Amino acid sequence: MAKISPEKRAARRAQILDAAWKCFERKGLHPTTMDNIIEASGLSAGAVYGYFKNKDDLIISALMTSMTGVAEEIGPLLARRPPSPPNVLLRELTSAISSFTARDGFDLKRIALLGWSEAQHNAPLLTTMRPFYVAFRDQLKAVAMAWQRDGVIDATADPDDVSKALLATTMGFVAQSAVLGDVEPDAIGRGVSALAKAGK
Amino acid sequence: MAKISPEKRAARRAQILDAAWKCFERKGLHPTTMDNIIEASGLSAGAVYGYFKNKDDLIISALMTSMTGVAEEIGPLLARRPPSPPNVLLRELTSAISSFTARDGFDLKRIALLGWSEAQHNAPLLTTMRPFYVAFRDQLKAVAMAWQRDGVIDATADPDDVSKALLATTMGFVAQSAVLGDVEPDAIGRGVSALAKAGK
Amino acid sequence: MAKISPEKRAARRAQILDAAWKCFERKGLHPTTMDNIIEASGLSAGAVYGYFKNKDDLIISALMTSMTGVAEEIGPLLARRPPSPPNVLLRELTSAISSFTARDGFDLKRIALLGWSEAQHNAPLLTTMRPFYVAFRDQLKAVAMAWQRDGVIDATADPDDVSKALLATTMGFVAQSAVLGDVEPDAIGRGVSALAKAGK
Amino acid sequence: MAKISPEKRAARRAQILDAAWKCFERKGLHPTTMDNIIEASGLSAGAVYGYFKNKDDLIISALMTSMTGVAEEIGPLLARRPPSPPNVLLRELTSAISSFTARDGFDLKRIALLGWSEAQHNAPLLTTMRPFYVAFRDQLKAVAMAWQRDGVIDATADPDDVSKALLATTMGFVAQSAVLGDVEPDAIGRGVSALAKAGK
DNA sequence: GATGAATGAGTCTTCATTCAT
DNA sequence: AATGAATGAAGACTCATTCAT
Repeated sequence: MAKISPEKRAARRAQILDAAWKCFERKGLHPTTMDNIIEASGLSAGAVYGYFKNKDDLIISALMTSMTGVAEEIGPLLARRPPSPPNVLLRELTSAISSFTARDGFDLKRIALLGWSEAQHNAPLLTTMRPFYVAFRDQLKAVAMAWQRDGVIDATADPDDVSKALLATTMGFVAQSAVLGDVEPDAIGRGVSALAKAGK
Repeated sequence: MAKISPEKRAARRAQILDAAWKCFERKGLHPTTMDNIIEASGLSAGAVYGYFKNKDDLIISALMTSMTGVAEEIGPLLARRPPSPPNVLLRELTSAISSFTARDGFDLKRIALLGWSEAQHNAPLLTTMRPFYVAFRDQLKAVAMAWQRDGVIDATADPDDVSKALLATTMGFVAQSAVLGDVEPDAIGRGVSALAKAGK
Repeated sequence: MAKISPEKRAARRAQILDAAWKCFERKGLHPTTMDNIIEASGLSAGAVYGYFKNKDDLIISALMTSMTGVAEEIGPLLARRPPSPPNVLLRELTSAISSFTARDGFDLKRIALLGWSEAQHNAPLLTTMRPFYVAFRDQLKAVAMAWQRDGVIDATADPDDVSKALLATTMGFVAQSAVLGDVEPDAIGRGVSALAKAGK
Repeated sequence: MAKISPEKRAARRAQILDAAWKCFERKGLHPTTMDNIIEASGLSAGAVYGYFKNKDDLIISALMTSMTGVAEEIGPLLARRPPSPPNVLLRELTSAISSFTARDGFDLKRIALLGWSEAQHNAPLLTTMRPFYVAFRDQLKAVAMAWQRDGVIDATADPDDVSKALLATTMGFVAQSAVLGDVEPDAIGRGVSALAKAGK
């Protein structure tokens, strides 16, 4: 019955993705049923399957959408030159992640954990997800090199190591918040700061 | 078959838990079926259900067993006084986690991710898991205070913040390794070290 | 398959109920498996569960359907005024029950026993079933009062007692037939008649 | 390990039967599991199976034991000569059934219903149960003939019909009590009495 | 004789996906 | 394009019964 406009189609897709996200956050990836999503989306089963090949497609799409969202939030922070000093940058990153969460009523930190976990056994997801984190780490590496140029951190260190440490701290903030739920973004910055004054 | 000795009973339990662990690591928590575990354990369905009330019990038990394992590995490192300096301690922690993994043929890091993710929607698991991480962080806090006493780190900082930063870095090492798979334990220590020289 | 008309839906429900009834009558309530019913209905498992929440729902529905059937058969007999005299009414009631049975190829008497038995341990069923028998007895009481008005039976008796005796005889006809299988409806009426001439 | 004395053996059997009875009354025949009975009996699985071939054997034995119990209670009432008049006998019978119930803490009426229902699909049980009811009815027939000899009831009636009516009323008392739970034994006698004055 | 751990076929139920309308 | 009823292959779990100790 007639073609649908591309805008309408995109809107429908977003609507379904939104429903999926809500369900996943509430119940987890596998415990969520297609029916849960179908009902939450307000569409019919057939309609949902018209926009997504299958549940796995929906999982990957939902996860990647949220990752793209954070990436957009975080990108500018990492692109700034000169970059904020380490403890400030860390605070900015963790704050951005936290606020992204709050804004849409989803807890991105929980979603992220679902994604990491799922990727362990879902090859297509891992393949899609990896470049995102690689890019994130590459940007952190560029920041590290900028810091070294500016004399902010040890110029003899391997910037790869620095990027790994920073990524670890950021991902760990997410994980720790999700599991313990009491980690204010600032605490991480301050803690690293304290460590940074070591030996003085 | 008459009464079984407590040792035999414990051995059987371990045998099932081992099978479950293997399956979970390979396929994930929910995609693993009870039949998978039953077959892997070499026992019958009834036997497995004689040792574990249901799948959820098995999930929680398997997860907690592995957590207890790491806790035993990590405890001594955190108890040492004076504690190793930050970058060394971080290297020791990440190395311990990595070697624990290698030793038993399971990848603890992947298991940990499954656990964190599952805990988001499994209240009993979260309840059981939390104290473990709280205790871990408490030990890190004690270490931070020892460092402050010894003048190793900024004495004016809040040791809570330091413990959160350290836990984040450690958990993040696990997550990053599981997702990107190329993080040598030493890199984290070195990276933090580089940061630590900031502002000198 | 698009929306189904209410009539079609009702027909499907009846089709399943019919299959269930057949199975229950043949094998009993609990020994009948959902698979038995599913196969007998000619539908798929999912379809059956689309019409009935679970086995218990099916049991209660099947039982109540058959009770409603008898109630419709019996109602007019009890509503007639003046009512047939006791022995005639008893014959009419037992005959109606027997013929209802024969007509549809189910033995209602056996089904009734299954229901009474099940209701002993199935609270929802008992709750649903009771009003039916209460109504039946209330109608019998009204009949008793009509008899008393007409001088057909002892005007000083408690019509409640009469209704209980009549219900007992009717239910007992069902039970005795099911267990011994040789009770013609007329026998009960004649037997009560003989008793009624007592002391003459 | 040594033989057990016949008394002890009989005691054990009774102990198991008692446990089974308790379970059956509480949960129904099929919903009761062997484990329920095993636990209630305080013995081991193996022990129970040493006394009863299987669950069906246990069901039949438990049911027959209770029937034998009522038969002993009721026998003398039916053997008395001259027999009590109809309404009195009915009151005696229903009272005996009710008191038997109360005495042992089991509700015989519910148990009876379970038995009748089960017999519909359990041939061995039906075979065992039938003679009991046939004997009961035969005794009622003898009573009817005594009444006829004594001029208590219509001498031209078929005593078979009378016995069927009496058995129906008695069985119906049991069924009605179990389903509606508010039938005092006396009510039945009084109700039949009222009917008996019809046409005078 | 007694024990109770183990067996494994069988039960109820769910749910991703399809396709006739 | 959209609908939602139907499918049917799993999945988790139970339970009557056995038999090694």
